This record gives sequence, C-alpha cells and structure tokens, in this order.
Amino acid sequence: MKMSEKTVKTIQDVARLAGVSKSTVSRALNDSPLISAETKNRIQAIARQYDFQLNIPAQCLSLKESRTIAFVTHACYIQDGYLVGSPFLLEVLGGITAALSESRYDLLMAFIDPKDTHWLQHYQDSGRADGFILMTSSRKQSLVRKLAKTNAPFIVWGNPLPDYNHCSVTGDDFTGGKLATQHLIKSGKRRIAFLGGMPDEPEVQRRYEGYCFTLHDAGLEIDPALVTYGDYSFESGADAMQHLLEQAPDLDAVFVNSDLMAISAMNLLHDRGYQIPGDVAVVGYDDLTIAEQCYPQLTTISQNIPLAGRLLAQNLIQYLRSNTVTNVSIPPKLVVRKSA
Amino acid sequence: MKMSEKTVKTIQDVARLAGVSKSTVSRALNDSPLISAETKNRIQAIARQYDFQLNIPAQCLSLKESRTIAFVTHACYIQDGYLVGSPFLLEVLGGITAALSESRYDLLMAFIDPKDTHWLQHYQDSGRADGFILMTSSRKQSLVRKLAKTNAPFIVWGNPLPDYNHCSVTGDDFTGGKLATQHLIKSGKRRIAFLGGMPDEPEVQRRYEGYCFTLHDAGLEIDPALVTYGDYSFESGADAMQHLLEQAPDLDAVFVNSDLMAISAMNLLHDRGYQIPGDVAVVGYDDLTIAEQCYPQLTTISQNIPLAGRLLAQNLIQYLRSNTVTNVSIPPKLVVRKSA
DNA sequence: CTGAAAGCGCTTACAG
DNA sequence: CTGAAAGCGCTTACAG
Repeated sequence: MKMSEKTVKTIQDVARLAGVSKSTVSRALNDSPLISAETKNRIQAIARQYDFQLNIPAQCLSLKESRTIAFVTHACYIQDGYLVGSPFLLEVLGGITAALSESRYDLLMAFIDPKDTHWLQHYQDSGRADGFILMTSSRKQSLVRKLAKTNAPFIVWGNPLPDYNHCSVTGDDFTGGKLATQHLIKSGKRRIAFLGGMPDEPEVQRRYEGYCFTLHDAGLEIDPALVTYGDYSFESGADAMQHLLEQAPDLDAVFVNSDLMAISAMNLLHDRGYQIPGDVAVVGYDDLTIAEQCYPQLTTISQNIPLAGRLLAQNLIQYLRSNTVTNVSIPPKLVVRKSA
Repeated sequence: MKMSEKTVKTIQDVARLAGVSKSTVSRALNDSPLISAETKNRIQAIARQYDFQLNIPAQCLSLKESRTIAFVTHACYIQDGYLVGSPFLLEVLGGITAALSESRYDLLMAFIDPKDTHWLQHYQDSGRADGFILMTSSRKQSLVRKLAKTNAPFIVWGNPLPDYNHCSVTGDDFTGGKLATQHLIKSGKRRIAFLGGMPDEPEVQRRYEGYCFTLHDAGLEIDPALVTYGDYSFESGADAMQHLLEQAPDLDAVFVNSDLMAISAMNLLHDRGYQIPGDVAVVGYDDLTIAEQCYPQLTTISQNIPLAGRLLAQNLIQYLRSNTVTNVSIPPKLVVRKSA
C-alpha cells in the first residue's frame, strides 16, 4: 500500500466510518473505560482494518508529554562525526530500547559535546523528551549535579550523588571487586595488582575496597606498588600495565576495571613475552562482547548489561509516572574464560 | 534555574514581552525574510535572554513534519533486551548524529525484530519520523524492497536495489578487494584465500571480483579451494577459517570481509600455532576500532565509517527536501598494521 | 513589515 | 455511554 493511497489518516476519518464522534474514537483507541465494550471493539476493528495510526505530535501537544526518552552520552567531535566512547553503550542500548518499546516510549539519541551547555533546554523545554538516561563514564559527576539542580527527570548508570535524591542503576562494585580477587587467589596468585578506572569515582573505590577486603581476608598484604589507575581509554590500559610492571616486576595477576583496558593490558603483556594466565593472570570488568572475542578469552566480572538497560528504562518511566525514586544495584557475576 | 520557575514558555509569552503578535515572534524565530531586521534581532535577543525554546510537537503538528529520522536496524530479542549486531553500528551512529544535529534533526532508534511487519506504519503514519536510515547486514534485500514499495523516504547503507530508485551510500567494494589483494601479493604471499560475507550480497561479489582481478593481473591462479564464506558473525570467522585450512593447507594469506570475522580467524590461527603474518597474513574489512585493539593489530580496508554516517544523514535530508536520489560510493583505503 | 484568524490532529472537562 | 467545544502551541495565507 502506497502512502498516497491511504485514506484514513485522522480520527475524524475513523469517526466517519464508524458513525460516531471523534471523542468516541479517541476514547476507544485509548482504551478508555468510559465507553461501551461494543463500540470500543467496533472502532478498534475499523482502526486495525485501515491500519490507522494516531498522529503522535498531535497527541503529544494535547497530552503535554512526548513519550520519548533521551539517551544522553558525552561524545567527542572528530573529523566527520562523534566518536562514541565505548562498546558498553551499544550493549546497554539493547536493553533500554526493549523495555521502552514495551511501554510504548521512543528513544532519542543525544550525543552531547562535553562543552555544550544547552542540550538540556534543547531537549526538555522544547517538549522533545520527557526524561533522560545518563550514561557517561568520564566526568559524570558534574553533569549529574547539573541535571539534579534543574530537577529534570533522569536516571543515571552509576552511584547516585550523595546530596541529591535521584534515580540510579548501578553494579554492586564491592562484590565485583571481591569476586575478581577471590578467583585470582583461588588460582594460586599472590601478587595481585589492581588497575582501576578513575580514582575519584565511587565505583572504582568500591571495587578497590572489595579487592583490599579479600586480600586481607586471605592474609595477603596490600602493596601500594600493586595499585594504579587508568582513564578507561584503550591506551591507558597498556600504559597503566607498564607502570605496574615497573613498580612491581613480580606481580602474577591483575584485576582491571574494564574489559577494554584489560585487553590493552593483555596486548602489552604479549609484547613483553608474558604468558597469560601462566605468568600473569588477567580479570576484566563488564563482560562486553569483546571479552569473548579477544585472545585469550577474557575472564571478567559480568554486569548483566541488558538487564541494566532494561532497569534504566523501566525505573525512569516509573519515576515519570509516580515520582518514585529508585536506586537499584545489580549483582555481578564472575565469568571464567581463559585469561585467569 | 528550576523548570518550575520558568515563565516564558510559549511564543505568546515572548510576544507579550516584545510587544508584538505571536505571528511576528514565530517569523523572527524562524528567521523569516518577511520581517524587519530590527524587530528580528530584538525578538531573538529576548528569546535568548529567557532561554526560550519552541515547542517541537506543536511545530511538528503545524508543519506536518517531525524533523526526526529513524535509524532502523534488525535486532534479535534475547533475554533482557535486543542484541544489536555489530560494533559497526555504533561507529556509523557517530557520523549520523553529527550531521543530523547540524541540520537540526533528531535521531530515533528503531531496533526492529525481523518478524515485525508493523514498524513502518508505527513510525511513519504516526508522524514520528520523516525518513529512515537502513542499516542491517543480513537479509537486507527484502527489507529494502518492502520499503521501496511503500515509497517511504529512506536511504540504505549498501548497494541500491537494481529495480528501484532509492538513495544509498556504499563502499567501493571492487577497489577494496583490489587493495587488500595487492597488499598481500606485494608482501610476497601467493596462496591467498578469500573469506567472504554472504555470497548473495553484491558487496561481497564486488570484493570477490576485485580479488580475482588482482590475482589474475599478477599471473596468479584463482583456486576455488581458497574461497569460502561466512555470515558476518564472530563464530563464522573461525569456522570458515578452519574450512579453508582443510581445503587448502598451503594457504599463506587470507582476505576476510569483515574485521570481526578476521579477528575470529586470527584466534583460530593462534590456536593452531600459526604465526601471523609470517605463516598466514590476514587482512580485514571496515577498520572498526577493534582493528586497533586486537592482537596482532589488524591490517584492514578502511571504509571511513564516520563519513558514511554523515552522508547517510545528509543525503536523506536532501532527498526529503528536494526528492533528489543520490547513490554515492566511498573510496576505501588500505590501513597497514601488523597482521599483514 | 505586521497582525488576526484559521488550522494542524489530538484529548478531555462539561453537558446531556 | 456519547458528543460539541475548547484547548494544546505552533505556522502561514490573507488582509492591511
């Protein structure tokens, strides 16, 4: 059917066909209880028969909501486009869109320049989006703080800010740190390094605490020479690994705070002639698809990212509907592959 | 500034402040030539001062366009969400959003189930999206054909269908195949295998022709035992590689039709104890970020994906505005790293 | 160059 | 249970 042949375009058209008013059609299509079952069924059947779709912009205007959620993430502008941080994004998007479409919401992509200060107005005041899902690894705090101040409806991936009352979904990072470290200890490793993300992030701090707790529990010493940090970029993984090897040449394992940095660290270890996991065992974090694709396959802490995406969407919608603030934490799981 | 404190919410409010009618405000904000420069500047200044944003749904309703493009891709529903095919998507999205935002368009994500037949109505008849960007590696043909029949405005990544007149952006696959093969020959390889994507895809056929052309040109024979195909999945790379090794144990190089399959093939080669590129050299296709992250770093054919994304967006918008059908082809480039 | 008015396609309080 | 009417916030042909 060509668009041009389509004759039933507005509720007015449906009303004419059904011999009722457009108020009645509107109620029938919105499943209003104010209407008789008979009329409702008849009208819905007609709508289905003619493949009728409500006009969404008109509905938005009337309802004063857009039924659209914006997915917000920092992106750097490079030559021809934005460079989007990490594969993490793509995996979380799958869960988000699944949950949104079940609630009949749409997803708008907002790749924002870290320097752009007008995106919020652009999306919110213009009635384009009802709420925001924030997912931005670096310099997240200031963005969240800004959003919290405007009291725009949003949810973040990561720990909530202490002074504000907003929705969040996060991993249980303490447990994640414990699981990784325990596994390495069980494999007979004793000089276990910690290669963190940004040290000012609460996620990273919790993982470090899990690491320390477990070492302590096993009677192993916590050696500052075995601790260093990267910035989640691929390059920083190798740099930090090199730094660790210089500081503590006798290390026999490393717990890395992201799969991407872990893979970079493994590449450096290969170059230096270390065997993985024999000489140095490596555990990553996130369980992205690439963890199965690298060589050797990466042992890592799974964050159940599709579930995270689903909860980000569902809990934000719940907040929009009822103002309920939720802060959920997803239990991590150890996934053993070849690297440790 | 809290949302609740915001007082200037409609053009009516701006009109009051400026002492003009809302028609005039509308014209000023839309940069209409019908208005005096003085009035225009004054009104724009007021709008800026109060951070005024036009209500987009209302504008859409009036203009009968949504200024929104839907990015359509197949996705499989798994446990908690959709599994989105490839990292290729994420990279092309960067270019698309950059170009769209310059033209003040928004991007809607449409992950559609291959079985879902209603998504077009859902997005188009409802006034949610003005046009579609199609990017779906597998079973693309039927989707494109369906879309072409409805004469919905769309653009595809890939070769255009022969019988329809629609927009497309594609790589120059013949040249890509030539560049890869030439490089391998220049490195002294003589038994060069071809590991293709789906054999019914024109892209794959063009690459194969480039491969044959180059072998022939160098006086090398085309051996069917050196040719096989995968389906772009990670697993299929290793499977196809194994098949090649059985059919032609003396092969000394392989040209793989995607980076993902190339990495999978390299992993298999590692497992079998082959040195890369010494024993077997590997060239991939696409130049995704992972090509720099795998070990050894992958020599590959760059498709300039951010540019592709940019052109997909720009040419679709051009089509929406002026009905100009464009079919552009992006020149590929050889990127030499460690694997060949 | 500017304004009053109609219209875009919905929803919903109000009246019956 | 149903309909007529007002309203959501824009744009633009028409009149001046």
